[in-house]
Order: sequence, then structure tokens, then C-alpha cells
Amino acid sequence: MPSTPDTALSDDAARPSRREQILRAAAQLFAERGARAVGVDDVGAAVGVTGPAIYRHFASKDAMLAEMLLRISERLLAGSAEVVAAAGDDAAGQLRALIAFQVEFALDNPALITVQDRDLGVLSEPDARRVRQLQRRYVEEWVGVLARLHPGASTAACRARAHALFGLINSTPHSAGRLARPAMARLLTGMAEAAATAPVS
Amino acid sequence: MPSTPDTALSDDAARPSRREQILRAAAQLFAERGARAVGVDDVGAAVGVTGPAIYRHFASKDAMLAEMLLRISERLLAGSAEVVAAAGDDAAGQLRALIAFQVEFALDNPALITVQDRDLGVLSEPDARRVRQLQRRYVEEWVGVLARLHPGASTAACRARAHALFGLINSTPHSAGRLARPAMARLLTGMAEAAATAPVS
DNA sequence: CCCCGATGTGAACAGCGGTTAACCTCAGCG
DNA sequence: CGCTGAGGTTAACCGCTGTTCACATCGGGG
Repeated sequence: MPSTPDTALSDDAARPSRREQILRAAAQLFAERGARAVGVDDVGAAVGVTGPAIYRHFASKDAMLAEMLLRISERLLAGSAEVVAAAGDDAAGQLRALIAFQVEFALDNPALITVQDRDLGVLSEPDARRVRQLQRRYVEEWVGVLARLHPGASTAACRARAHALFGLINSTPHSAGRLARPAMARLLTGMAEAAATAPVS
Repeated sequence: MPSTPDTALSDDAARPSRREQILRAAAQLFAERGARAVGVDDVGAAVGVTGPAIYRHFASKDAMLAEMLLRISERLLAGSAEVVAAAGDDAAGQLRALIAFQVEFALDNPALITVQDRDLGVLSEPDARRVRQLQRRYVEEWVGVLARLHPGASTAACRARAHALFGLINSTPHSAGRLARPAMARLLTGMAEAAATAPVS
């Protein structure tokens, strides 16, 4: 299926073509109430259309969620690879770059963060597998950097550390907007760098 | 309603009375698939009965979830208060105590951690309100300690820091069992203490 | 001018899952 | 021995929600 060139090119960049509006609105709703709890009618209403109209743009409700999660994972993976490459050979610099990248993403898209780790389970097994694979590769990006920073640590320890750092940074949906964004960014960055470099006793 | 002394006393401590078995099994299933995705029949099957048998022990499926989440919140709040009191007046000592407590809980109950922050939204509004109130008081326990440790920081900053620490420690469900428990405990504790005391730039 | 594809609508369908109802079993006890 | 209440079972009900269907609308070529 290398055809259907419409999904990738004409829609993404230009105006927020209905299809894009729907995805955005759905992300918001899914984050607030959980994917299973929002009806097709709710998503439709959010963009000023009735429920069944959705099916002119997506094969099913699950397909919407799948596309949403796949996009996030791909974006994170691509972004991290780029950012690490741009940081040169210094492991400490790469770590700072990864942290800055993840902090920015988490502050920009708290809704997507929420959906991604709450609703992965509602995907069909094949879709879930693809998302998990992308996530795994993203994690490995971090693990590689952490391993160079902690030469004595096992891979398992580095992986656990990476997950802990994600948990730390991805706490943005829980501490919504109380703190101004620059202050929040500085706080999370500082905490993450401290936690990432803390020696294991 | 000071009657019905059965729920509180005879059931909790002694043998895991059916009712308790159900709660435990449900917690496990809810954590794996999400509360909405688990059928009453699934919960029944997990303890060797049919679905409707559940209604001999709980008023509804939502009541199960509500009791589950309320218990967790109460347990955390009570535990943290106790642990802080036992740590004396030293803010640094109180922080270490809170971290140790949360790490232990997160390692013992990854399933409960998952359910608590994924399925809060399916509770009825009154139940959800009660759970949130308990959670808020738990957070304030941390905020108080963090505020004494960072005299210059705003309350909002301390609250954000607390949430970030929860995210860090509660990452246990994501890094399941790859690392031996003592190593995991040391890692999380070390990271949390570093993140908690990191100065804001 | 007419046809057509894209987009939307309202109504109807269908399956799933929580809940209820009616009935069974059986241990304990007066 | 017979009653009773706790705990189960099966079958049925019913509302909700994803999905489909048949039909409008309408802008833009041919």
C-alpha cells in the first residue's frame, strides 16, 4: 500500500483540513475523559458535525486513536534522533538535548502525553505492537546516552532510569498551568538533569 | 450509618474473604486492561464465580472501583502522615522518609498506581471528589516538606516538584520487574532525592 | 444544464455489558 | 426436621454506542 499519497502530504501542512481538526479535537477529548468514554458523537460535536460524519474521514474510532498514537511515537522518535545527532559526541550534551526536547514536548502537548500512556491498551493488538515498537526505540535512544554516562550501570538499570525520567517530565498533565511555562521548564529540566546524573548508591 | 460492622473489622484482617479476593483480582485486571475494558464476568471468573455473583458483595462495578481508589488514597495519606511524624523536625529527614515510603508503595503495588491515575475519571463525580480531596491532602504533605527545603520557592513550584517526584517514583509499572527489587529501590530513591533537592536555576 | 464526488444528516441496526429476576443449594440452628 | 439467610447460577432485559444505510446538499467540471 504505497499509494494514498493524500494522507501524508496535502493534509498535514496546509490548512487544518477537517480530518486534522477531528484528530485534534479527539486528542483533547480523549485526554480529558479517556478514549473509551468519549463517543463518536462527542468528537463530531466538537468540530461542529454529527457523529457518523466521522466515518467520511476515518475507517473507525479505533483507527483515529491508532493514527494519533502512531504520529506521537514517530514524532518523538524522529525528534530525539535529530536532537542527539545535533548534539555531537558529548554524552552529557546529548542528555541535556534529550531532556530539553522531552520537556518542551511535554509542556506543549500534555493531552497527547495523557492519551499515549492511558489508552495504548484499547488499540488492536497489531496497532499496539507498532506503537510499542516505536516507543521502545525511543527509550533505547535514552538508554544509549545514559549508558555512556553511567559506565558501571547495567542496561536494565539504565532503562529503569529512563522510564523514571519520563515519569518525572511527563508529570505536566498533573501540575496543569499553575506555574508559568518558563519556570516550569527550568524546574523540570533541573530536576531531570539531577536525577539523570545521580549516582546509584 | 454506624452499623454494618462487618465491612471494617471481620473482613479486612482475617482470611481474604471473597469480598477482598474480588477487590484484589479486580485491581489486577483493571490495571492490565483499564477499568472500562474489564467486564463484570472477567472479575468473577478471576475468583472462580460467574459475573452476577459480584452483586452479592458490591452494589455496582463503579462501587468496586470507588472503594478501591478510596482505600489507596487513605492508605497513602495515613502512611505519609505517620512517617513524617516519626521523622522528627528535620526537613531533610522527613523528605527521605516520604521518598522511602512512596518508593516502597510503588514497588509493592504497581497495579494500584496504574489504576489510580488512569481510572479516576470513570468514578461518579461525588466519589471522584472525595478521592481527589484525599490525594490533594497527600500532595500537601509533600509540599510542606519541600517548602521548608526550598525557602525561596513558591508554593506552586513546590507543588509542581511534588508531582514530578510522584511521576518519577510511580514509573514502576513501566519498568516492570527487569531490575531486582533492592536495586530498583536504591535507584529510585537516589534519583528522587537528587531531583527533590536540585536547586532551580 | 446536468452529472458526480465529496461531505453531512437522521434513522435504524446490532452487539456488548451492566444490572436484575427467579430459582437453587446448603450450612447452621432452634 | 424445617427454616432461614448467605452466596451462586442462568436467563433475560435494556440502554448505550459504534457502525451502516438511504437520502440530501452543493460546488465544480464536461
